[in-house]
Amino acid sequence: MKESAASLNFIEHIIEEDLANGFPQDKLRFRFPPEPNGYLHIGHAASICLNFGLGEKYNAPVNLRFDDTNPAKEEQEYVDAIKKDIAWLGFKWANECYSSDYFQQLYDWAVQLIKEDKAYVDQQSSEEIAAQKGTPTTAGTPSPYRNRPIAESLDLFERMKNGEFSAGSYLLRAKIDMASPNMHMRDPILYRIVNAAHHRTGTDWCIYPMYDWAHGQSDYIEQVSHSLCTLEFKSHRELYDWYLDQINDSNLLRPKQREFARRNLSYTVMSKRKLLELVQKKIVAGWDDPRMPTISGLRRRGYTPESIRKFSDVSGISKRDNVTDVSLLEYCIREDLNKRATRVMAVLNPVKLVITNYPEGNTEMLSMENNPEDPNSGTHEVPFSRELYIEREDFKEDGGKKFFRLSLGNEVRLKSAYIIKAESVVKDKDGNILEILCTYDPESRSGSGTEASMRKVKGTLHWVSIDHAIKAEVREYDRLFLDEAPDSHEDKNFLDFVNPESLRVIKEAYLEPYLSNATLDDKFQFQRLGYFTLDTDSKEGQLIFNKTVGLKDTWAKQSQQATPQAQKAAPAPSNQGKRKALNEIQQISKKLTNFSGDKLESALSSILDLAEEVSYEELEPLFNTAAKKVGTRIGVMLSLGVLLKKGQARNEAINSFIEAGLADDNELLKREAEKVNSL
RNA sequence: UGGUCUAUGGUGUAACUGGCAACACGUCUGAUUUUGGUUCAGAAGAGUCUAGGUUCGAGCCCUAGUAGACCAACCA
Repeated sequence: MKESAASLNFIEHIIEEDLANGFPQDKLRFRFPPEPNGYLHIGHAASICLNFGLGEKYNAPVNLRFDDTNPAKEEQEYVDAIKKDIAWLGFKWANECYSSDYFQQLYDWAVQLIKEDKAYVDQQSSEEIAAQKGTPTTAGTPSPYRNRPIAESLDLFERMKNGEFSAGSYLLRAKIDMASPNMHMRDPILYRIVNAAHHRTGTDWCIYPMYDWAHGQSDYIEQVSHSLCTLEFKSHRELYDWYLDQINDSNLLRPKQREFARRNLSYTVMSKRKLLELVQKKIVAGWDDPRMPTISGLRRRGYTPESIRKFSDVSGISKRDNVTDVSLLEYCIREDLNKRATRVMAVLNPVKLVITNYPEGNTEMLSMENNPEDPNSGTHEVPFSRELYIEREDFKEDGGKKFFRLSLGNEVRLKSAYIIKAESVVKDKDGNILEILCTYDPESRSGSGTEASMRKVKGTLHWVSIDHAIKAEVREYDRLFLDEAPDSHEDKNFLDFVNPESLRVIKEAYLEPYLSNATLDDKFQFQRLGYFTLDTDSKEGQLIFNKTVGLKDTWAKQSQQATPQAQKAAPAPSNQGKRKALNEIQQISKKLTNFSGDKLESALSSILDLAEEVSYEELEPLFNTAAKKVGTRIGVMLSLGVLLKKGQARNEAINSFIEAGLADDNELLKREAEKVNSL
């Protein structure tokens, strides 16, 4: 359900407008039309949520239609995976349809087109046809077979269908306009001969319709009212409409195609071809590798359907190119898992801790809340004893004031257990810490209600009893690519940006015994570490956990900032490299007054660099920049300085521009004007 | 170099038929906290790509630029 106050996206505006113009709401019908040649990914989720969301919003049916017109690439495996993913996301389709269901109807319509002299059989090679097609800037030339007699085309087309010809020898083309500025209108192909078994129709057919011929007609057959697709199909719309014109019965509903931008996610790729390449080159373990942006990968990683729907909802729909920050996706899954994940303890990088005043051989069972966010979630028991593991990072001999964890002489609480104090450490001869010796306060047990148990201490650590711990493998994931948009570089292949450390396997992590009963459906929070879920590779007695996402970690951020190595992101060269220098200077300049420190310095120096490519003639008009546009004036001042240094002579215009700068209230502008004035 | 589309804080989207540029993420403070999580309170951050025009008034309309995307598969 959509919240009523929510603003509408442009597709919803179109539908509202259609409704306002008298389109009956009960005629609204949508469809999601995947090609079964790969797995669904988070980008498809946008389209799925759009179409099925519209269906829910307007109480309209939504078909799942497999666009299966290319037997060479399509497989039943993909059909099954796609259905599973959509169902998992929680959507119900009205009908399960296949373009292949309409092959006979499509064939009949094609025959009709030939009879009306709107289609003809061609018999040239693909090279010849491509050459005749022309280019976007030059018109094409007609095929020599364009005016083949109708009867001949009819005969040939039937023989194509009957399997008399080899693949590639003949095709059926629409007769439209070889000079159209729209390449898709230059006699597009309707049918080609393909000798491959189809996953549903087997070898019944040896001619197969092209996308354009199949898609719009399928929409029409199913009486889809709004056919939504991604932007790259925009230029197909003219052909979509032309085909519909040829067969349209005015008593029936005529579908309309509308296009929206596909959704991209930072630090990953979102094309089936590239995803397939990652699978085939074994860079990932499969389509459902938890690092993949596929629905199945995200599911295996521990994402919930709710989180993905939320992400789609909050990302919106529009017509501009976009790269959505993966942090938005992570926010959505954290928000969901925080409410539902069972809190447990696990130590991934252990160091031994001995409580010297705790009785040897003693074990007590402590109670731990399953989820503090949910009062009805209950508790479970966790064993405590004299020898424990804690995280190595949770101890420092001398932690300093801002270190809230365990250090020598300081107290800290063991979550749901006792308050302990570190007394000494045992090291090997290289200085590595072997064990931490502590004492505990027997009065301080969690929930005991004693005064000692209420004491405030600086930090709380998670832990696990060595004797009772179970071992498991834990897999931690990092982004698959090191670049924000790995496939946006003309000069580099996306594979160049693969992150070599995207998978980190911890062979032996220590978990509280409660986890031995974990199932694939369970969601856990390993306290203070993140959200984890069982991986499908797990076997009896060999648990494997995937880290879905870490907790927000402000401490990690702080300690990273403290270390000077901070590899400050150099201003991304991005895809604006070809922008004219002056234009870029204007872009940077306007933000100047908002910058300070490093950012300001780096902006100023990029302006100086860019100014090397600017001529005086280009720059002079900008002397008239409005007084309030201080940033731009600073940028112009800087550029002027560069020109003067290169020998540009001072003139009236220059002098008055500098004068104005000197007299300005803005410190930075004044300063730069002074510098330039003294050149 | 032809056609089509797009341009709003760092990111993603809003802003109804022209009327104070809003929301979320992210960032930064502070409070609470037996998770450096959550929650709560707050802050910073936008000359709405540029230059003109119409208008009492333009993110929105017009003109001209600029930048980016898409289009020349017997793929979808």
